[in-house]
Amino acid sequence: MTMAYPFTAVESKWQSIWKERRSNATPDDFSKPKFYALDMFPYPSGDGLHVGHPEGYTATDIVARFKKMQGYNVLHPMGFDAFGLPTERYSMTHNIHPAEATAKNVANFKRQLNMLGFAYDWEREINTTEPAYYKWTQWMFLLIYNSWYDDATEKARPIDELPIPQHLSEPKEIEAYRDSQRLAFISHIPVNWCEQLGTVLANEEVDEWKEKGYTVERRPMRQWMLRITKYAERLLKDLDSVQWPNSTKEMQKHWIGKSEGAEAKFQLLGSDESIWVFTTRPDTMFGATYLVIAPEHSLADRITTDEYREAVANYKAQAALKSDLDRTDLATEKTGVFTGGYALNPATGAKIPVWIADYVLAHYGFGAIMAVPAHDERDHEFAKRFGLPISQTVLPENGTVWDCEETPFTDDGTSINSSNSEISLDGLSTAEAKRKMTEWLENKGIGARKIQYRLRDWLFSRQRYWGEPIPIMYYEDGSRRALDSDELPLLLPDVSDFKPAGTGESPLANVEKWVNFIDKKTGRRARYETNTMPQWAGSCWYYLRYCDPHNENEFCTAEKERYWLGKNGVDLYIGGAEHAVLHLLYARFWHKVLFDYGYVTSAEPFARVFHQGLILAEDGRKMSKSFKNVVNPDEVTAKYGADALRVFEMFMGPLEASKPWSTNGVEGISRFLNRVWRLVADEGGVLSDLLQNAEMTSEQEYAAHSTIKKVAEDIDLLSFNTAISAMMIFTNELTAAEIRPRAAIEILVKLIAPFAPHLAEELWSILGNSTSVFEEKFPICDVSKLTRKTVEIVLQVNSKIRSKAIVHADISREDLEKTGLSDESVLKFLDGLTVRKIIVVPGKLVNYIAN
RNA sequence: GCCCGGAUGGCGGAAUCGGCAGACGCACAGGACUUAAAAUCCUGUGAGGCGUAAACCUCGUGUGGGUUCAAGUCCCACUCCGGGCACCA
Repeated sequence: MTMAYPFTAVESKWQSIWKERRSNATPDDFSKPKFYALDMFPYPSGDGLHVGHPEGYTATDIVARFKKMQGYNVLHPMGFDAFGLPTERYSMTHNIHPAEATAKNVANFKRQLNMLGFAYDWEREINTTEPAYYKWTQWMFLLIYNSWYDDATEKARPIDELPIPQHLSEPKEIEAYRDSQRLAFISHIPVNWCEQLGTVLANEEVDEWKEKGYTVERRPMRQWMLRITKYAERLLKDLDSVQWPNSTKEMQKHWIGKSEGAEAKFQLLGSDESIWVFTTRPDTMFGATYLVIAPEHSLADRITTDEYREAVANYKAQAALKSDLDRTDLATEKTGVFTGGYALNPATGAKIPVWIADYVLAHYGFGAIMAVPAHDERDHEFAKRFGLPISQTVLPENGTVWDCEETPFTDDGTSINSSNSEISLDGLSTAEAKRKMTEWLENKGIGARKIQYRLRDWLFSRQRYWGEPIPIMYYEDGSRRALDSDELPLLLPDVSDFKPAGTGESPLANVEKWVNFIDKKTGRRARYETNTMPQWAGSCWYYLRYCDPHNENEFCTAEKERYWLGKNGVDLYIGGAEHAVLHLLYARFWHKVLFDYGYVTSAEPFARVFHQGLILAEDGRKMSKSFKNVVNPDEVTAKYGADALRVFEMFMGPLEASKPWSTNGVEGISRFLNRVWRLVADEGGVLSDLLQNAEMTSEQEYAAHSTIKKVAEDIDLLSFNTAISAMMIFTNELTAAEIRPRAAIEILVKLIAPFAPHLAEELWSILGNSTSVFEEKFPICDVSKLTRKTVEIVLQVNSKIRSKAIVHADISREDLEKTGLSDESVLKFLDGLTVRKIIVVPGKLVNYIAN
């Protein structure tokens, strides 16, 4: 029997050696160039790792080990994002404390991660639920809370530096003004309330929980918000400076949703009130035949005449019952009611009706629009339904007739029917008309150019136990005090019941001993904020904590931050595409606040982001417990070894692609690793006789150095599948050789080390070395070995391949042209034809064009 | 509906700048070794044609057009699949 690679023994052997030697500990050695390779840290669920996890982790591990062999000081840490609903719910059903469940799950995750041989520096492990960690999450919340955004300097500044308007003199007024400017603030807004979960959900979380069968309704509640909208422009602009997947940048851009247009004031008839609208098409104002305001608009009731009061009240009540999802369902027909009120179109001077409809969203712009049914799909649909007038003010550019009664014309064109005694847009292009109309509005003081963003402020509070407490207290008079730094962390109380309070408050509201207390600093009776932070909070800054994980005085010392993050931030950040918008956007926002205060040196946290693709089940469907098609990495590792799992996951296809699992494929990789093993070792793990201190043949040198080039380039590109294929080709070549030169084998072992670290270490040891292969330099390609004396070229007649020839690499153009003319096959196809042209691509082909 | 990807043998995929399509792996078939099997090694493997064979020829990268001496690669139109957004004025 041929000796198979004894992976079980080898893998556990090297894992304990690495641990013993602290091989993966990262020194803060600032003399070396640094490389920061980061994984999106996992949520430690009770299910443990599935085969999707190791995909991204293996990729960063390969890059980290490769960079280390290239002489970089590599930071490659791991931690756990452990606060959140799943654990809290698990705790309730299993009657175990979330901290206990977390500890258990973390231990299992760590076992599995170590089983796979990832070179994590566990001395830097972090866990978002540990007080020593969340102390700084709270600290950052307070930094945000104690800040306002200075539009002049475009950065966050301490709230103490906020200029107070002269007319405010009462301390209470001043405090209220400050509160209105803070980057963390309290708002009473309609939120997504889930009764069964007893908490609000972020808009983006709603679908996830609805899919699981929970119901979610809209309910106005008191919530903490973060003013991320102040950073909209910077979050948009700085996307240009990072190396991220195009789709992710596009998604973030769309999420931020910048629109340029104008705001304009419409005077209400018989009132001194007016309605402001935002429009991206000020050029169509002459075609605005009615206004629509959202049901929640503050003027809704005042506009409404007695005759319509009942209908409006009914409509508003109906709209309030609908969820955001129902309201934004495109399939349903538009609804609305007339208020009885009228406004003046400032362009035409006409009296136009004001309607209420829920297709206008309260939270965007002013919650009101000027409706131009001739040039907007939605307004057209609404106008048709309710018989409102349609007035065309734009013609297609090519002058074709367009029936706006039938179909709205929404493209750019040429303005018509757009003039009054003061202004005429007629004949102007849409771009010119927009500019001129906006100018006119500005001059009349009834409008201005305006940039509007779709991005909304971040709903930051959750009514649950298992999250960071918000470090704010309230006194009996309703006033509030934020904790000082020396009072952090505000610890979660240790309780045994995590059920919601039943009042819409978090379980913390029921913890009498914790929630009510005497404030030591003031001696006053106080009550803590009972909301906790959302799961996103801890992940907003964890990449910073890895740089200085045990610092009790700062979240990260400046010196270490400067070294590890540098000018560009994390060098490589790999994780799932499901975090393309929220996590990456929220983390960027926090980073920018820290940047404004000089706590970090880079404007962006992650220089390069990459998303690994989904690993599907062997049947091509998503892996899911309900399909019973989930592949467990423990089983694969037991059967084929961790190295085989690692290499297979990298060999399956491009890292970013979704691809199905294949058990046969793992076997193939297992065979490949065995072939590599047998190149070096005979039965019993002794050095093979075929391995000798011989010179490499020039063919072997060529193979070795072209493989080095390919593997090194491909690791930088994260094209691991082709790097592995290159190593397979090199392995096959060496297997076929009578004599295997030691130098060639050593190159192969070093090349494969980042991919299959256990195998490489063992082979390196069998080769007679007592040190780790990871202390070796990664092989360097000697390009002189890549030049060949002869090359094979293709001979074509009329662009079809008719023959091939081997020629000297430095052959002259003239001689190349002649080459084919002595080739039998080429002559056969040229027979009876006259050569009109010869195309020569040096080193590649000669093409005879003849007729 | 809009935005972003993608489509290549029986399967996963390769082809980095427009220059030999199908590297590498899987699967399959034949052979060697073996009493036999497993393991391993060797050979073959896009489709079709002609042939005893070697060789040779034709077709072929989702569909239809185009540019070019030359197209998987560039351009135009379309089909299907995946991801995201979705009344954002």
